[in-house]
Amino acid sequence: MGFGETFKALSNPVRREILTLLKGGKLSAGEISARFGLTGATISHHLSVLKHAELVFETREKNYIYYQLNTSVLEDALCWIADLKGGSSRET
Amino acid sequence: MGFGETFKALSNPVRREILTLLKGGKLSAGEISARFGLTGATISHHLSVLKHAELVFETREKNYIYYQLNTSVLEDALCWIADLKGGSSRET
DNA sequence: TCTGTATTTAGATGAACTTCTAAATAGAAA
DNA sequence: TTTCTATTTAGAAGTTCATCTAAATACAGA
Repeated sequence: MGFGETFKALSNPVRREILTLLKGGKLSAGEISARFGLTGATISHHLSVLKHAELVFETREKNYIYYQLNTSVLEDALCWIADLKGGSSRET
Repeated sequence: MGFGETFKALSNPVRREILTLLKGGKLSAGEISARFGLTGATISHHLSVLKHAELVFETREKNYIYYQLNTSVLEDALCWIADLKGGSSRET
């Protein structure tokens, strides 16, 4: 919660790529790991940052944990940026 | 240039507040510093991060340096988030 | 229950970030 | 030119970050 956490989460290229992957639907931690040249522990860390920022949420099925996009926080970030942009002094 | 730089710049609360201040129009480095309980050197550093990320640009007048919002990079960030949000699998 | 697979947690390391003080630079004004 | 003001640069200290290896946990299946 908070824009700091949102933008910090989005500032990392691995995390942005994870989110982009999740556009196509939910994926397990293992399926996500398989797409990167990084250890499972590292991906788990990134997923935890994204989860903390509420940019993704998880659902458990069998012994897999599936992750999916949470768009509501994206909406908030969108509004913050739009407000900053829209309200800029006086454009010609 | 690059979303990493944009979001990293936006992840810091001081920098977000600087940008919000600049919504009201251009301000000199000194005027910006005066609004924070931080040294001029620290604000100068944050302005340099914002400038590098192309979120602000400067214009020099007399011996002042004025900063103002650069909305084009905000537009890019907006599109990236909107795309992530909009394209999310199949909503009902 | 035992074994195997999926994922996270713990702890370490090196890099990057935020802030400070002190010094340097640039330009205005006298 | 000398001095003053505005701002940046340099360097240091403490914090947070990204990544790894190794160990722990959770649960499924035999």
